[in-house]
Amino acid sequence: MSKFESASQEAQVPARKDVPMKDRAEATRQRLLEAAEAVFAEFGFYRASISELTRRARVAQGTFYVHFRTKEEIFRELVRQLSHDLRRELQEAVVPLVDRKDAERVGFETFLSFVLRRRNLYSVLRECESVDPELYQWYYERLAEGYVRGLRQAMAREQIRRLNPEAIAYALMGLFQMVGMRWSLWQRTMPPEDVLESIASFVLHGLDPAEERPPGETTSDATVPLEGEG
Amino acid sequence: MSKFESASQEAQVPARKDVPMKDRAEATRQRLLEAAEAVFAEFGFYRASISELTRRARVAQGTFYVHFRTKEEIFRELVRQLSHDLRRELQEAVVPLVDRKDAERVGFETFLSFVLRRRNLYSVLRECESVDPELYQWYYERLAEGYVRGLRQAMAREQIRRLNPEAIAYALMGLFQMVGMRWSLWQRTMPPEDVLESIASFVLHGLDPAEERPPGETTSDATVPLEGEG
Amino acid sequence: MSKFESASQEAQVPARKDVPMKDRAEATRQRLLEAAEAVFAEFGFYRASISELTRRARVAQGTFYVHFRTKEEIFRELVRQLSHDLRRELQEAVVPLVDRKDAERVGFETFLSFVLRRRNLYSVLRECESVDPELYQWYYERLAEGYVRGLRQAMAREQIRRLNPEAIAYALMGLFQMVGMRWSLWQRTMPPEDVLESIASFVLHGLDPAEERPPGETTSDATVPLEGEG
Amino acid sequence: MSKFESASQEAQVPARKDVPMKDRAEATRQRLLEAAEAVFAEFGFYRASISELTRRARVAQGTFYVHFRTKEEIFRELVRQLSHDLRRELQEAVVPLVDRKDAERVGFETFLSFVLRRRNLYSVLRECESVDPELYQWYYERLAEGYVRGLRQAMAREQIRRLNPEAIAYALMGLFQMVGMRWSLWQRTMPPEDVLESIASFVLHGLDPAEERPPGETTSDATVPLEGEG
DNA sequence: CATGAATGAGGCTTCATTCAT
DNA sequence: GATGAATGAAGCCTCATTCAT
Repeated sequence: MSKFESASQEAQVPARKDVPMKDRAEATRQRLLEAAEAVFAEFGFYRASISELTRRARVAQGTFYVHFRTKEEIFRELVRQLSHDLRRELQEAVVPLVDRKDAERVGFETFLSFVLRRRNLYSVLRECESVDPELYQWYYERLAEGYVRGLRQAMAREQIRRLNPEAIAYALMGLFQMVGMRWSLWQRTMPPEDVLESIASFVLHGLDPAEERPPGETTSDATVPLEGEG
Repeated sequence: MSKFESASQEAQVPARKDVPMKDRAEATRQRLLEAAEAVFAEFGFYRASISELTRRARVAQGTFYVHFRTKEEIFRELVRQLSHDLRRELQEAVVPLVDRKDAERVGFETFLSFVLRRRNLYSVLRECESVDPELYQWYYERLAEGYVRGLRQAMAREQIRRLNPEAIAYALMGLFQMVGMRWSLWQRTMPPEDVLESIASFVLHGLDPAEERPPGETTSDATVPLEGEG
Repeated sequence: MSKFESASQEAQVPARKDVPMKDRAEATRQRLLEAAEAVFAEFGFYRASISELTRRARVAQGTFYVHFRTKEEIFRELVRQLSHDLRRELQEAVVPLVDRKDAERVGFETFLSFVLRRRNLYSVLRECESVDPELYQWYYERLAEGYVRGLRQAMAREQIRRLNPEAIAYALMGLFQMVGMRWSLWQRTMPPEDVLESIASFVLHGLDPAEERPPGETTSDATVPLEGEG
Repeated sequence: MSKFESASQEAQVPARKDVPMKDRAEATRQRLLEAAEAVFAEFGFYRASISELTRRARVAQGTFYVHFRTKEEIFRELVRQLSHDLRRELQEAVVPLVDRKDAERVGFETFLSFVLRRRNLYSVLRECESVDPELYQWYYERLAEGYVRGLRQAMAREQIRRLNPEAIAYALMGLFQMVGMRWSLWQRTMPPEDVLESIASFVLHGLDPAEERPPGETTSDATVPLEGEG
């Protein structure tokens, strides 16, 4: 994990003096990252070739290796970028809110819209499990961390029920991710209003502290059909 | 889609002594499938090589092509097998149950235990999105279909609230899948009791028809923190 | 060292049954070895390319890797072959001889003729120091071993003076090797008769037990010019 | 050959403060040569890269081409340097001596100590055969020239026997070079005293004019074992 | 059916060298 | 003179697939 923590978005270029060449290099690097985003999304990591990538970035093949050591490295860079950007968008959207309903909707929709707007980048993440499982795990653990923090706070304030926060964090991440896949990725639209409503309602009721009742009654009369779930 | 429907139900468990002539062939085919499961899980589809696969199956490389046309084909076969086996296990476990709480727990736990017991096969599915997105989508659509059917029924019987069933189906699939990843795949254990409890509680309350209240009040006092979700 | 000892000249091919295919494989392998000998000699190890090598062997590039794992591996195989062949020729030529003068001349000339006849293979050895220094060392250590054995015997029989046998072994190997380079490799001929005579005379006197005299006199009147020697 | 003659004697040891303008350039050039010596010795010519070389010299890659036209060129420069330095050391050590025994020992040991002290530079020479065979041959021919001159003199003075001087020159160069490899290069020490003694004794007797006897008797009773020699 | 040698396209990467600053 | 980004040719090697036995 620690190996990813350190390496963030700063320019890798040494740049002894602030020569203009640094700018040129940085621009090339950016072009490569953008091309990679597109090419990985279109072909997948393994079927994507460096030569296709550099063709799109309009640089020579060798130039790639001036900026990245391997195909894996630029891939990881993209995943980190995604992780960073998504988290920032979510925080900026959610943190100012105090009303629970708003926060939820906004956070959820921010995520969905992110997936939609940045389809390509988000696709890269999805393949990460196969390309670099450790990084993939790191991504979710970091996300879960923040989530857990938020949930604990809300539990302390009795805004939501006391449940295992990690369990709930993963549950919600999974939930949102699958909905994002179904509509933002597959269908390339935001989910229809009633879908958003249903999800929000499901989540809010699932967490609502008012729902607390004697355990005996909790599950007495409903049956959740579970024919197939994973 | 049709391309998967057709081939999906061949005899996976051949009679060892039925047809003396076809016997050896079928055994070889099985050995290849088992080797493929292990090799794909260990290396991933792209890094796995036919030669490694046949080495494990203890057959010559050429033998592979007697039984499968391409590397993709055996991969698809495995995904279909998974789809089939998982669905069967779930049905056998859940269908007899009438109590809602039991059904839920059992279904959820059946899934988790499936992932745990058949780690390798399940890993294959996870890579399917990158190898054959169409098949991946088909897998989830089929799963969702059954799920939706069950949800509709439960709604009709007023065992759960009336929500968009497809939305809920995907939400729950995502939820379970992520929990399965977190504990069954990463940690290689069943989730601890309190995690199972929290998830079950969250889901049941999320669906409980008793929770219905005037929309105005629903979300008045709690804030779900959404710093990062997916 | 030990890593080379074990791997000798046997066919690497597994060959469960003695199918004719084994022969075909062995023939291909031989063609590759022969091509390698020529190509390495012509271009040197580093400038030689697998594609040139396979072109000469009239097989596809990929075929190379059916028989050898890397470029280094086929190179090592050639060095081992050289080591083996040369040692055999020397033994067959020298062992039957009892007369010292004959043995010397014959051994020396056998070596020179070997270099001449198998120029290509011998060139491969010369590059070995740069390609695989360990193997190169092994080659000389093995050669020296045999040499030392012979020298000890001769000393025991008082056919030659008692000197450090390892020192003399390396001295003689160096001597012969340099002469081989000068005439057999550079000039592509056997050295002229008087060169052979001079070397033989030098070596025989250098070793002759009759030369033993009081140390004081040994070096009293001659000066060996040493302006440059390595 | 002529292509090496011309460039061989530039000022290798520039005055650090003589010409203020050229100073920096010459210093950079030196740094490159020193780095090259280390890098070629460590990796060998082919595996050494200009980028590694400039990294060690702490200059930019492009700087290399300000001072040398190609990778081969700096390599050749090093060989010439070696040739020059070694010859100088030998002359300085040997020329003042008159006693034959002293001269021999001193020359031989000077060479061995040179190899030991300047391991890296000497390693460069050893690879020269593969990198630039013509230069390699030139190196030995020059060395042999001087050697032959010295031998002729000694023969004229009847300090040593009349033998083909070129043959003896190459014989002795080979002898010394192999001993240098065995001890100075491989073992990184000077050879033990008895090894030096044995070699010296062998060489002196080999050349000693006192040994002259009727040809019939010369080799009548000793057998030099020659099992393996190159 | 089974075998395993042969194929050849294609990928990643290295690296000497150039050139604008 | 020094810099370092850019170049593109070339190499090694992998691997899915074919085919003669």
